[in-house]
Amino acid sequence: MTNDRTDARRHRQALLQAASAIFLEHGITAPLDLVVTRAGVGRATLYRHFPDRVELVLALVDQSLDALDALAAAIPHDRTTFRVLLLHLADILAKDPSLADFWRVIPSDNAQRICQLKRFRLLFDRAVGDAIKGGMLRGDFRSDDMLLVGGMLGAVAREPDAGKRRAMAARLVDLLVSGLQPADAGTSR
Amino acid sequence: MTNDRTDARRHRQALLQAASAIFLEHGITAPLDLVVTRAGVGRATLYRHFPDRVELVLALVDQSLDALDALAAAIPHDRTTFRVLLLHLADILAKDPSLADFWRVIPSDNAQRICQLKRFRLLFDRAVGDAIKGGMLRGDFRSDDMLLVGGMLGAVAREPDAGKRRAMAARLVDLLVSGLQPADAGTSR
DNA sequence: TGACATTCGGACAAAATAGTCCGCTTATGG
DNA sequence: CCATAAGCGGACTATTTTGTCCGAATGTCA
Repeated sequence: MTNDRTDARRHRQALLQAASAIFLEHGITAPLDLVVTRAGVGRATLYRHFPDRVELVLALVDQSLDALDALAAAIPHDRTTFRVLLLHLADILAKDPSLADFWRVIPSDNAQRICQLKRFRLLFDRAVGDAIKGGMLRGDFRSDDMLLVGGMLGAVAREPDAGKRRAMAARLVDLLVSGLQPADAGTSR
Repeated sequence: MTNDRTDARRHRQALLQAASAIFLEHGITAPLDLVVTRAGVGRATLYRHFPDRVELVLALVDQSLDALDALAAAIPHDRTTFRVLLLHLADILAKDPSLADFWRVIPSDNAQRICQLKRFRLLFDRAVGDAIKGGMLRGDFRSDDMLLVGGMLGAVAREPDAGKRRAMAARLVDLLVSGLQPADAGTSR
């Protein structure tokens, strides 16, 4: 009957949030006990919602992808979309490092992992094309590069302080978009 | 007397190399058993050379910094030094991901860690100054940014195949130096 | 070559982590 | 407000990982 009790959903959310914070601090292989403690629930509750670490991480990644999806749907769809998405990707990575490290925990032949990777690429594919056509992105940028860029932006995950992480994310995107070369040798900036 | 047996040194080197490979695949918190097995030595041998994981990682980082130092000393010292160093940093990170992840394992108040961070910044400080003066690097690049850039380049560490990793490293440096903006909006390239 | 110290490596003990079970609690629908 | 079923959490066991010890093996120096 009641297949979806409110407290269950609340606990599930608390676990995801706790996992995010713990993984941020201790890495994605941190003991799940820490997650349980932080979430303030019993051990069995974690294992009931997520049978193992893989499921937990997949759920976290899914959450991040959902956030990106929602954002992509909400913003206007033009040649600047790519940069906005990039900024928010950095932001999401700053909130939850799982997206940057999940490959360490999830077997590469895992069906859901493969699906999520496709989602990620698809999410940026259109924006990349538009940005190139609009002259906002170098023409030799390939779809695969997006994985590299995502990995690079994952570097923000190491900063535990949320505020500083925001600043780092912005700086990273700036360095990445504008490049390391001087402004006067390049475009407006 | 014989404070430095050849086999001891050989085993120490084998352990470092094995640790590098294992950490690359399983992350820097991988079970040390894997390292022992891969190195083909007994468990006690590992613990004799490196009392705990922290010591092992510190040794790996030291090795990487030594490599960078040696390189910086070997190449001519001009305005292009920075880019060359960057390429080799990516290369070194591709060989040994510990440099990018060590902060997860080593307490932030660890004396040697602090020393190594200073070494890293100092290593690039002069090259950064020269590159800016030489017009090869944006003027607002700060010493702190080097840590961000190092973190970004650490993204190459996820690729297990050495050949592909090389290619990734080159691509990353290219994306980073030239930026994501189109070439015709920027400098020569 | 032989004596000696140092290192080696498997076996052992201790701690941490993972995963399961079951009696109790609590939200939900009537 | 009650009956019921789903969810909860702490206790328990199994497995993994860590760290130590000591007899055996081996490199080094005389």
